[in-house]
Amino acid sequence: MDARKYKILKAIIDDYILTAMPVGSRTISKKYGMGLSSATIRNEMSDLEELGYLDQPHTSAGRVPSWRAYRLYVDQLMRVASLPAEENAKLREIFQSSMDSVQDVLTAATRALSELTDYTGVMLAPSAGRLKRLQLVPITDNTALMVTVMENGVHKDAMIPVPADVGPDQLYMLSNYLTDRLSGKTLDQMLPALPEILGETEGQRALFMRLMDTLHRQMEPDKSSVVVGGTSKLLFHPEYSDIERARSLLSTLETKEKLASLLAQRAGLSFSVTIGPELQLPGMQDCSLVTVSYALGDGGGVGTMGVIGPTRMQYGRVLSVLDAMRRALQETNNRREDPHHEEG
Amino acid sequence: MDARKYKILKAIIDDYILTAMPVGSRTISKKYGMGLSSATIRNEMSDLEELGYLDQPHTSAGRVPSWRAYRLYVDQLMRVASLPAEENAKLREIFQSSMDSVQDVLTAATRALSELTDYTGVMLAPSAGRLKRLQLVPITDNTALMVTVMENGVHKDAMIPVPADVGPDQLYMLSNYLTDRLSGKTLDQMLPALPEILGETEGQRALFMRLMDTLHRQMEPDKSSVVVGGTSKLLFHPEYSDIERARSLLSTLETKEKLASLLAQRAGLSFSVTIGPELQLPGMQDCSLVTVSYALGDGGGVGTMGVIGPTRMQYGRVLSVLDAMRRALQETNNRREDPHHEEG
DNA sequence: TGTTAGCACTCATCCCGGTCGAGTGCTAAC
DNA sequence: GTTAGCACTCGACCGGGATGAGTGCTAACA
Repeated sequence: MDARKYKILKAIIDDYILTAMPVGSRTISKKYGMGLSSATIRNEMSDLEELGYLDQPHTSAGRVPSWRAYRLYVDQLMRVASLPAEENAKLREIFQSSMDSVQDVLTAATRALSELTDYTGVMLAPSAGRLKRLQLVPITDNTALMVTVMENGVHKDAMIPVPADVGPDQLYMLSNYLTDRLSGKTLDQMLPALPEILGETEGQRALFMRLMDTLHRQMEPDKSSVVVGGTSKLLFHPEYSDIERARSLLSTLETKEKLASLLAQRAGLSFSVTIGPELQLPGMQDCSLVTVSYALGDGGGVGTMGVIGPTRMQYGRVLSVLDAMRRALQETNNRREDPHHEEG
Repeated sequence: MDARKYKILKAIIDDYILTAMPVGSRTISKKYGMGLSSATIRNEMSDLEELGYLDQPHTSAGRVPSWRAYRLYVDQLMRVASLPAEENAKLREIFQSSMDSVQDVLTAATRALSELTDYTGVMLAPSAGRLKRLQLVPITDNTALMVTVMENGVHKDAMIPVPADVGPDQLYMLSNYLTDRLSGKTLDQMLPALPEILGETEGQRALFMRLMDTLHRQMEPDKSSVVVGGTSKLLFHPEYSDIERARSLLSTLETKEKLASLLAQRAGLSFSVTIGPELQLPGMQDCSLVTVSYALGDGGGVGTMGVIGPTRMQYGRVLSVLDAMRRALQETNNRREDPHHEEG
């Protein structure tokens, strides 16, 4: 593989990403010149095919990059420009509207990712990290709302039954007690901190068990911490004019469990690009997933967000959008946490 | 329109719903017999077309029901059987798993609707109704979580900034004060109950304004109170093998605002069926929406849920599924509110 | 030895004309 | 009012020829 081969391969990939049509030697020779005739390009392309970087749909079609080619492209050939200022501004505008919760921020962000890239945006909420506060809000005589707030700003609610012999005051005391004992701790650190089961009556012990069970569930990443936006954008790309493919992909995106584990696997990686077969998911052989890590402001934990699209993806652009979004989320949340800032 | 015409029209619609193919006179004569020859059926079909109940894609194809025909079908011709016991049991199983909040119930329900009907399920959360409780949970020195619980069991959170001169105790007192003054009131009744803006310092007044603003937003139905499930199911129906149609429909379903208003319009109606052009939405000319009202248990408010599919929809089955779901939600939530019940 | 022009070959796509068959509308007879 | 018969329509399917993009190979050239 000499420099010229790389150059030709890059030209082929660039062209294919743009047009979605198999690329012929003549196209490369004319559009991406470098003073070589189509015959020479043909020889090189033949070599590249032998090396596994190009596929030929049939004899008299042009060539199509293989997933290996994209891998090489992402690792070595492409260059990532930073997002144009204009678009960057557009991105930041999205976060100007009032956001009441982390969930709102994630929803807005996925939508923006898909708008800016024309692919599908996905976000995994920041890992729960440490508990900040646990509060039981009495609702009726026999129900209470359990509000769990994590250090990263994520919060979850659960409606739980309360035995008759536990009143509002006791719920309040229990909230404070549990917050004292558990705040600042991760899920793993909690069990040792609470060796005994609290409660004198059967009902109280049941309540306590229920609380711990619910807390456990809330602090683990689950499907509710995955947000998907813009799945219909995928239907606009020619690879999904085949209904069969569209069906199977959209079904996969709808059951969020698989997405959750995909994103969780990539948690903490500054960025990652996974191409087609590398995903090892039956319904997504011709998809790529590009992810980056993000944080909502300085304090909290780290989440993972990404873009899903066809392997023929504008990797450079997607990466620059994701990078811009990462910055926006960082800053937005710092602003959210500053009470002196006036929001629009 | 004599009885025989009705009978023939019903047969045509039944057959078309089943096969998605234009129905010919011979088919009706043989499959749905009634001892008439195809020639007679042809004459009747010709009349039905003149009356506006049938369309002809082209001369030598069979006939296809018009939206008027579906309207007549739904209003007079079809009969709704109750859901087979087996499927009813399957439906109820879904609610056996632990549900921490109304949101979880809605998500599970839409998924079940779409699984049982093979169309898309939509739910609008019960209208906020009256406020039950408002609680401010201090999180950091300058943020608090505002937890709003409505009488129907719906609850929402918002992270809000807190001025430096308001401490946890004051937040607690403020929560109790506001709950005292506002609980049991609808959004409309609140403003008269709070003529003056509370607070001595600038910050306190800002906090108060912010609380009222957020409360307002939380109690109004918005896009977050719409849940959609199983959009990819639609791709399995032949009317959406045309990518263009699929695109425009899925895009519409993704922006939940339109759905929210559609469902809100039908709030309180025991059931409703809206067919194609009656929806008056550009992207949904060939869709139908079937809705019913539901309540989560006895106490709370009333929500609206529905199924969206092609006009060629199994209306009877959809209505029976919705009816079964309505019952299931009623009962499930009664159980949830009973603390003595052991959940699976 | 690398590059290029030339040429035969492949193969998907498009278009064309013919056939087939499902379905209609009309008419005349029952 | 019903039905058999028949001519007619029109989409779907099929096979073949033309078109053109693109390749692989070979021989000549620098």
